[in-house]
Amino acid sequence: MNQSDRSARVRLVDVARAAGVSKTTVSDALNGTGRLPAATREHVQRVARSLGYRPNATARLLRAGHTRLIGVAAREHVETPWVYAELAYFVQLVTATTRAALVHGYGVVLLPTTGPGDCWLDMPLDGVFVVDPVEGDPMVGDFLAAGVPVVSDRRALKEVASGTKEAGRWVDFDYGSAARQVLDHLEDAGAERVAVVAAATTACFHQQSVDAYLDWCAERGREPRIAYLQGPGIQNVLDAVEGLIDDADALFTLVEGSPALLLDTIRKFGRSVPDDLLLVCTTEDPTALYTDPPVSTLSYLPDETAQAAVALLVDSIEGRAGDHGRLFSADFQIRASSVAPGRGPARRTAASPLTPG
Amino acid sequence: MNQSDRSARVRLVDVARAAGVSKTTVSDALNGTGRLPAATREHVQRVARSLGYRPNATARLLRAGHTRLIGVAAREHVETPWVYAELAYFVQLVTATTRAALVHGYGVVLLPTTGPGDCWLDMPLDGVFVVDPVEGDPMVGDFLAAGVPVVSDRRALKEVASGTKEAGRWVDFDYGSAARQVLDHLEDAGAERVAVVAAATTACFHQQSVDAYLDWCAERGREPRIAYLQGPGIQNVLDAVEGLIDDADALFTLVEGSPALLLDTIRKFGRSVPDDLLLVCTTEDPTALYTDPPVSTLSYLPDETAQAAVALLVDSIEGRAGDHGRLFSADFQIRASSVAPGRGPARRTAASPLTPG
DNA sequence: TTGAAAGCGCTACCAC
DNA sequence: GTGGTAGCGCTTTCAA
Repeated sequence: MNQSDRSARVRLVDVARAAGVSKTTVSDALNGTGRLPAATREHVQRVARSLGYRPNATARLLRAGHTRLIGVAAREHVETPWVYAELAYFVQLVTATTRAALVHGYGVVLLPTTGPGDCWLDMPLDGVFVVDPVEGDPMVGDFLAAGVPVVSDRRALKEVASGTKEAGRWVDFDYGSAARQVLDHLEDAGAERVAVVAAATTACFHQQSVDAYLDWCAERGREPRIAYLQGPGIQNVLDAVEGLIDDADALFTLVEGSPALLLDTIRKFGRSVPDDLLLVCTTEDPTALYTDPPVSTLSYLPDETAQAAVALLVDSIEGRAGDHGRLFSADFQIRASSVAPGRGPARRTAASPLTPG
Repeated sequence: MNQSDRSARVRLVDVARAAGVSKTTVSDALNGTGRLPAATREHVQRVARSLGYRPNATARLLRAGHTRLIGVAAREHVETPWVYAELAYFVQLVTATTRAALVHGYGVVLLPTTGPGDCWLDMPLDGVFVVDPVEGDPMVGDFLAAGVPVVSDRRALKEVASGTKEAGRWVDFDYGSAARQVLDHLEDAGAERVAVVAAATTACFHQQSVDAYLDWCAERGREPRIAYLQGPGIQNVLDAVEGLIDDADALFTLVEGSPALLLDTIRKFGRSVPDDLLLVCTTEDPTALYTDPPVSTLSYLPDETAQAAVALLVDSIEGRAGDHGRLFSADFQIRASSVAPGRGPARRTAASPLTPG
């Protein structure tokens, strides 16, 4: 009853009939294949156009054996679907993934992070990029078991029973050393009470970063000062900052928040950056460059990551060998917000040690 | 040669053979259709699982005659693909579209805004939502001609030769009156030299907003003060503000920019909001609420728009009659940034006239 | 040069 | 209850 246009839709065979040729000839004429006289080809093309013929995409995909579609899912906040899209990191990652996929001739499907069981398997995907899987994330296993190539992080791949033929490839960061790099920098800049704002999630990034922080504190016999956000949203971030700020001389945020707004808030509490509070934000928000003072940032390179992920995925899909994975180093940009002015330049160079040159 | 896993992939017929039943029985057992004894059903399911069988999504889609996939394209910056994703408006729109689509059982494909000819027609889509089409946008016409249901804005639909059977449905705003509402408010608040920051694009929103501004100025015999951004990026916005600010007592931005950063920049130029410069931003950035002062915003309701668009699209796809379109009113939230403190409350009520209640 | 026919993998109709 | 078989719309091999 519905799908009323089904009958109205002109098919290959309709064109063939109208042009007085066979389906083969139409297909060849339209796809530039076969060896047809130019006259036939043009005639068929004219008829096809006049009928408004459009090949059915699904049918060609079935025939072709692939869909040229890859899925992308950001899993960090599985329980609150899609709020993560408000975070600049994921937005840039998805954006860059789309751009990279296009270059390789693939389209991108936004995967639901929730839904009935393994509904994601119903989508006609050639491969998937699972970003920030949570602990024991079922999505990675589901796709791998279904024989769909996956790119994700190493932990997620390791968790999956390695019996599957396709092991999955990975894109990863050493989150722990990135965090230590920031913490060391803050210590060098004179901070003694570094506070951290983290999210309550089992995504690799947060777990490893927090672990690194706790270890770092333990090594120094310092008491950790950490606030776990219970959900996304600006108010949560500002509240967390408020709770930590009185007893801290440096703030390292693992969650995204507008740098300009963060500075405003800190100012409102009577503190001043960098004079009596150093600030480093994990963020992709480009406004960090333009604030007063400019804010030091730790970036997890969404563009580079996405490009590598897509390249890896496409290799996997198209049966090329290629690398098993790519390990990246986070990009730490030191700006005025984390350099105490009275103390002169920090002992470490301002250039990121992990990304020399 | 590639697609090496093709042969490895277990198909329905493999399961049937292994279970010693027919394809039909397997299909019925796995899909819960038909009337099979529980024993058979379970046996088949067990065999299927042990073989790691996964139905081929493309094949079921071909059979079903639909793909449960809708495309979404944001066309405002066709020439610079995907930079628009950095804008909160599009991000929220795509996010909300994805969420709404999921509710209706559809997945979302991010459409390339560029690429060889009508490459978008190769994707197996049931329908598309074309956001902010540019003037004479080919994408809308392509899809309509191909018989793919489209939701876009009224202008885009009107531009297409109306000979097609499916006319397309629309979601729209009266951009002109929204702009006038803001301008009138600024005038009421005492502004005499309202400057506008716009983008150089032929998207309906910008064209109509700018036209409304020019008309509004002409009616008052005022000289328009307007800056057209030549591209996205923060620096462009800040430069535009710098160019306008000296000769303005109110600023109305049509392009997105971090409210907090905008305030900082204005402060840097020695101006103060709202004391000697009123500010209204067209933005979805929720930080506008938390700045000091909070910034007045004009919102084009991405969530509501997306929900309506998806509902309209799904109606169209599934052959239901439903509405032809939905006209929305922008949401103007007046906050401290556009209320001159010395002059007392503005003459107009602070509640948005367009969204009473 | 052209066309008939065999599928791609699945679901559903309809006999058995 | 179960299983042939037709067919979704296309491409491609192969025979004419």
